[in-house]
Amino acid sequence: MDYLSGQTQSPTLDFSPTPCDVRMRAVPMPALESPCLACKQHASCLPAEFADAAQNVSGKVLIGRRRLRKGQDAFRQGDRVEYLHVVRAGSFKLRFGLRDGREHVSAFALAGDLLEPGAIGTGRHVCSATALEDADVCFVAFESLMDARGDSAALLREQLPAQLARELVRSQRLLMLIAHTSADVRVAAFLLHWSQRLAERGYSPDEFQLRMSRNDIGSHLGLSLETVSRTMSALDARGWIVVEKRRLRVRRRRELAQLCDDALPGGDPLFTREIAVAPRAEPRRERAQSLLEA
Amino acid sequence: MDYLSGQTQSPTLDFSPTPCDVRMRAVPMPALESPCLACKQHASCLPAEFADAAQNVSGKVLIGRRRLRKGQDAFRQGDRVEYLHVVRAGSFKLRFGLRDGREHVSAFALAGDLLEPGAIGTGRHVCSATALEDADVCFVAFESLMDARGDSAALLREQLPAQLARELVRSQRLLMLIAHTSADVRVAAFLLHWSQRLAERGYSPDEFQLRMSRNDIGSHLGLSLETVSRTMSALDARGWIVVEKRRLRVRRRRELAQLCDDALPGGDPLFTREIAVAPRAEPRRERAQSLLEA
DNA sequence: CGATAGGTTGACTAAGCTCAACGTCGGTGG
DNA sequence: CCACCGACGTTGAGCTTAGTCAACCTATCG
Repeated sequence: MDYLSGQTQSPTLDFSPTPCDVRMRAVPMPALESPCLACKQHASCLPAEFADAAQNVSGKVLIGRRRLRKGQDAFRQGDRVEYLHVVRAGSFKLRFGLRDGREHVSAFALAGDLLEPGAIGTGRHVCSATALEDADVCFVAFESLMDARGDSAALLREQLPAQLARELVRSQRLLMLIAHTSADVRVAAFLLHWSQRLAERGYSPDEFQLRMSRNDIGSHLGLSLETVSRTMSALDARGWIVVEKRRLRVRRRRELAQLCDDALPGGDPLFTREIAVAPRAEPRRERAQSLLEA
Repeated sequence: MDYLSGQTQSPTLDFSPTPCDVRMRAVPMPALESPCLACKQHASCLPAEFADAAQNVSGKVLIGRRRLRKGQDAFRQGDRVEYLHVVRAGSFKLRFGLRDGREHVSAFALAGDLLEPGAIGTGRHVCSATALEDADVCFVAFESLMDARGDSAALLREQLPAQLARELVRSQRLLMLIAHTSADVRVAAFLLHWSQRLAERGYSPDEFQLRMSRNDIGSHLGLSLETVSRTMSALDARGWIVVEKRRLRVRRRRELAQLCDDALPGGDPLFTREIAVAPRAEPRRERAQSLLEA
């Protein structure tokens, strides 16, 4: 069963005799021998290297795998951080509940992604990781991994901060997007990003399935679900995408990217200022108008 | 000259014979002998430990200090990441330019803060670090620091990711704040956060000076400068704070905190749901209204 | 002492939120 | 098998918040 081959279909997983209990607590499987090496995702899986490293050094690294049905949580907000979770197949949303009952979706995760990298520093999970479809997740006991000594420990020393830093930059970008752009830019950027991430995993970037609800997208982007829906409809009406419920087709990648362009950080501020005044086709306002009224 | 003693006054720094050139490039001073140990900030300075560690192990660690006048940059967006910068005195804004000429302020930094922790993974600085007042910054050559071996290298291995992870969580919080709350909550949260950070550094949490412009605050919070101004005026009219230009007095901390309460992540989602329906005094709408029309 | 940057306030506008109605799909139970 | 239900998505109407534009004031700095 190859999780990379299918286009936008959910992989058919076997759920019958799973080695995890009903309450979905993360119970480590005892002593799989280098399961990461056998994993189809191995090449693209970031923390596989961690696992390898740890495995090579000490036999005590606890590693395991779990299958989750749509809607189940890999871990919950408030849980102790005991494992490093990696998505093997399927997709997740990372969400945390607000005091007033609403929830905020802080990220979406695909195969190969580390679930909540920020949890590494904190003692407890800030987010819950909820499967958006039937999914498969690997986990490595965190403590045992960090205790690993020797040559391969260098991987930990260098890969982990790098991963965190990358996540941090990603987070800053999203923040900027939400703080400084209008709904259409946010949605377009989100779709392009999702498309790109699918492409990186061998799926078609131009035709795919959104695994999350409009509500999830809205929460992620700081928009109401209605606005997400409307904006997508508007992009559809423009002919830039085709939306049919959660099925999505990208028709005008160039135009979508152009729409997001202003929201990207420029290079040297001075240089930015130069190109900002010169060859810009039309101010943002105009573009938004034409989008919503075409 | 003690940078911690003065209340809200800018520390009087001597700029006459500074060992950094006019273009403000980060030129390392040669071989100060453990300057971090002599630093008044040492106890509260996070990366001082890094420096110590590195210093103890290899004499080749390049470390230095620079003084910056208000408006000058410790580094610029696009610069190669060569040094780890730490604020010794004064304050900074971290900003990056957008392609359309606007700028986004991603963070503010105070004494003891690491400037742009996210830069550690990336080869180049994503932000410029601009002094909001005359300031003093320490820097350590990054490469030489990472090459340090031995016992104290453990500090690097553990402190750095922890710092990054903390920053990541902070960033997520801010994102949530911006995505899900109204202008008054954002401003109140910002003021409380600023106040708290000053308190941590020994300043009064109830009376202080904002070092950044309304524009900076707005950019940081995803608001226009006018909205920031108006919101502050409204809080003032309510008697919760006293604003006079950049001078600020906190009068009703409790009420301010209450205003932000809903925006905080709850504990267990289930528990959250329970308290959400019961003892909540008034829905958000009401509160916002009363704030703006009192 | 004028120039300039920053702050406040007002009037108007518009982007996006809320409320509501309606349609579709998929699951579940009679 | 069909009817019902709940979750999700779409679309419309009206309203609210915050953005825009503008005038004015003050402090600061050459």
